[in-house]
Amino acid sequence: MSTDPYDVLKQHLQSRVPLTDDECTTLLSVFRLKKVKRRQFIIQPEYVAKYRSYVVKGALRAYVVNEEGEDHTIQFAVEDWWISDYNSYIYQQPATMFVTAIEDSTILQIDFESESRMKAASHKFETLFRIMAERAAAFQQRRIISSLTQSAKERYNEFAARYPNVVNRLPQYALASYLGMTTAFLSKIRNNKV
Amino acid sequence: MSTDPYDVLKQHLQSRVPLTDDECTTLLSVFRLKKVKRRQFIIQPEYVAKYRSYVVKGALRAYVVNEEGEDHTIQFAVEDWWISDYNSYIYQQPATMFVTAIEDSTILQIDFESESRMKAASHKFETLFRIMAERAAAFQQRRIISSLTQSAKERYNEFAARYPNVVNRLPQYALASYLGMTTAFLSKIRNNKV
DNA sequence: CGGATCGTTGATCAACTTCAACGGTCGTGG
DNA sequence: CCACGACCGTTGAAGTTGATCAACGATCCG
Repeated sequence: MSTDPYDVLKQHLQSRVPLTDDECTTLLSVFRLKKVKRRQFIIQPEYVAKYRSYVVKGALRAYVVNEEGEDHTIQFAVEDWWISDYNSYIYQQPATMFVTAIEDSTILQIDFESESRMKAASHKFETLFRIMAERAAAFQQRRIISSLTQSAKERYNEFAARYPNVVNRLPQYALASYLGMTTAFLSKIRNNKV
Repeated sequence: MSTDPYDVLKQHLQSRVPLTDDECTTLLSVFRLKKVKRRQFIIQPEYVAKYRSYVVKGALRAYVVNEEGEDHTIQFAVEDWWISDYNSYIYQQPATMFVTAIEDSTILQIDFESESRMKAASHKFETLFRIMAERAAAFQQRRIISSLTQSAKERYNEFAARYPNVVNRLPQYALASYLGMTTAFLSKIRNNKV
């Protein structure tokens, strides 16, 4: 099993849409490899999100900060996930989010212009990105359902059950704000104080 | 200005991707016109959502019911919006939602198989559905941000400001459950009792 | 070694829910 | 066309969930 970043991404893409070797080469050629250190930012508010990033190794989080200065985690990404400020990226408008590395990470980035060119040039690539967008939408709809129908404890338990290998890898403040609760309360849930 | 349902949808599609008349004809041909009465269901849990529906006239809502028997509105759709149980539709798995008409409505439905055929047959159609999925994902991300960062009153005010022509058209219980609060609390917000 | 960062815990507090009772309106059957 | 019931919104009182605050402890780097 290869650990070349481009091979990892190649597997990922192939699992969405079957691509010939030539097609893979073409598409992979527009991705650039980037290493990000823990706490380093790849997206910041007011700047347009130029890239969509595939996580080869490591972990990142996207969050917004409200007027009171509180963080709210919008998305995590570990190995084999994508991350960006989605609204900023697809509309090419200034971002409202920070995206930062939770761990030293290796990512592969595609820029908006290249992505547009690739989609325009190939029906298959268009299909690939269509599938990615559909899954993103479906995923987020499930999250909305959770937030509307479940208590804080239930949301935590669901997350822990669905992502057993991720749940203990994330800083607690980041997970708490993703699940819509304070770190104090998440701590109490984890220690059966509630 | 035409009120033929197919013309309305044609305008909508054209605004996403420019299509030739032939292309429009081909795509529109797989949509079927349906009238739904208030309270009538077009999707129910356990059945696979076969259709994605474009609202020509009227209003519908998608909701889930949790173990306690409480409704939670996941989505509204009025004129020029789409609605379905997105997870059920794109994965063709049994639905978890009800989708029902809030008013007598006219919709245009495309079935999953036809949509797949259309996407496979035409790069442009693929692009069209890719854009729809991207916008759905971006929209839902904004909703997640609202739910994480805002109070009940702020969420209501945001909705009222963004959809001034919709906010008073929806039954209050449906809006309250969409915004993640009880009807009692929404009533108090509206009447400045809080 | 020392400061910064992160998690823990109990006490108090606020946002929102629950409950119950009431009033209005709408649509349907007689 | 009326009457009745179902459905929907309103309101106040009491109850809960989870937030806030503050103090402390642990860990991790530099």
